[in-house]
Amino acid sequence: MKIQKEYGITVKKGDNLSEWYSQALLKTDLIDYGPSKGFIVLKPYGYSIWESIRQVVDVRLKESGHQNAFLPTVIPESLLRKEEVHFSGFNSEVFWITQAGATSLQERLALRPTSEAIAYYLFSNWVSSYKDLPLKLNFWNSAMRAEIKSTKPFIRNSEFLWQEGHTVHTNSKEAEEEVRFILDLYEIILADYLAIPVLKGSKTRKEKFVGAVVTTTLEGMMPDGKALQLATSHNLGQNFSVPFEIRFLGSDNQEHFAWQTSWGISWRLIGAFIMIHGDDRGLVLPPKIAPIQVVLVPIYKKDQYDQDVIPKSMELASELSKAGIRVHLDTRDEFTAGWKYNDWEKKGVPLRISIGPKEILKGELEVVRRDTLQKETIPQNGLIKRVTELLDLIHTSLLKRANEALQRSVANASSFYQLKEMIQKQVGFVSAGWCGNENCEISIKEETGADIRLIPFESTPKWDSTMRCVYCGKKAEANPLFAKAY
RNA sequence: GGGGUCGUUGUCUAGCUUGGUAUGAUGCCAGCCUUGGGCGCUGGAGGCCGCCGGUUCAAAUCCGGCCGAUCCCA
Repeated sequence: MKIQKEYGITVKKGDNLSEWYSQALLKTDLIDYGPSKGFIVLKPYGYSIWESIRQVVDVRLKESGHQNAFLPTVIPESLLRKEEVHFSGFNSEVFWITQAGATSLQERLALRPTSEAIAYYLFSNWVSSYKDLPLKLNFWNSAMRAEIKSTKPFIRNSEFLWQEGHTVHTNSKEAEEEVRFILDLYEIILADYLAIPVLKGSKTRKEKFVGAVVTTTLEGMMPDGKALQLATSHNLGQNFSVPFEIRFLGSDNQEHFAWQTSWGISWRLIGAFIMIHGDDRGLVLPPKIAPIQVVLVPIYKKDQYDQDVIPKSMELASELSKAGIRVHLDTRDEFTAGWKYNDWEKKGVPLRISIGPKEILKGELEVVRRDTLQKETIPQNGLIKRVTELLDLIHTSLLKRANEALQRSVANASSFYQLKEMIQKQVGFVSAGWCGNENCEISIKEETGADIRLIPFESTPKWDSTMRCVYCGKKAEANPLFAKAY
């Protein structure tokens, strides 16, 4: 047996997370780099993961009354500038089209950094009566924000796939409810399908989406102690409906400006669960979104090839498939069974089943869990039952372990010195009092590298009137979580 | 925003200090062999040494710029 080092991942996840992450993406055929800085290519295996996530989110959004539509990729400059505060937030990251062939354009066109401007320009035409509302649309598309300095696949790219939801309501309360409904929905999907636990809260004025009244967020924690924003849901109030003139005639026969929300999740989620669940051997995919949930590896001698193993494997594969399990039978003849074990482990397939002459004789199967690498022998007639159980078990234990890590990553600081030390030690989130003054927030960021990731909806310890700002010592107005972030 | 490292065949890599057209592995192709934890054997194809320019009789090697990847710091 010869170990081909370069074929597998050559660093331990705990030794060098960044290098491990790059290799985990490239060596498993998830992605490739594009020819331009900051742009990546999703290969079929990577894309099918995105398709799984999209499917799950799509169903839930439709169930809750949202409809899909599609908007142009380019936005005229004048439209993008219509809400100046919003525009200023993206200005430095916008790609501009200035020419069509050899002809200069009269007006520059932006490649959408997000669709608020173009969507709300259209909404102003579509909405005229309270009977047109609520308008609840969702867009599956890509957004472009130039990343000049540093990029990381799925985490920070010049182009990313996402969904952006945009809703219009007759009143503030309904918009507020939508914002919270979506954030809760994201939280449930992250836990139930990706096994990613998160902390939930709102952004500070400095960190919120420019143009939003309130930005709510789901924040995850990566194994290196850096936080990652995984979902946002914004209450836009009337900040856009006024400049874009989204008005409706109410049942009171008066004209009103509408109330709006916008929200999104991106392929960043893929990067998150790869970092959270992966191990030294490679990816560990959450069973519910794994493109292949069970891989069947047949083992045979040449003379038994046609007679026993392959037909039986095909029979089992079809049995699994009929039960709704995504199964792949690896019949590649050029690789040995051992090679295939390593290959599928690297690619993160949750369950592997070996079937050879031995199993056929005894009516058994060897099943191996990807997350724990535990082997067990099961009877062939109990296949579906046990596979279903194991897939559930894997999900539950991935979520449990990730949740324990998240809980461990939250610490309390009662002084600035303590806060700084904890951030240096890469503990993760540090909970501390804050006076609400942006200057303190900026100073803390400058001196520690950490910013306020969120003001949790449910904080521990609970905010109380005796709390002091960890920086200036004045009365604390909130009890936020500080962390370094991606 | 500031600093550093790297780029050689599909992939990984030797060569670079001290200039003379490139090493090995893997993968690929053909054939044989067969598979229980990265099988073995024989033969073959595969290279704008990231790009552009400079120095030189001569550049993968030295110098500059650019492109791309990546890390650290704010």
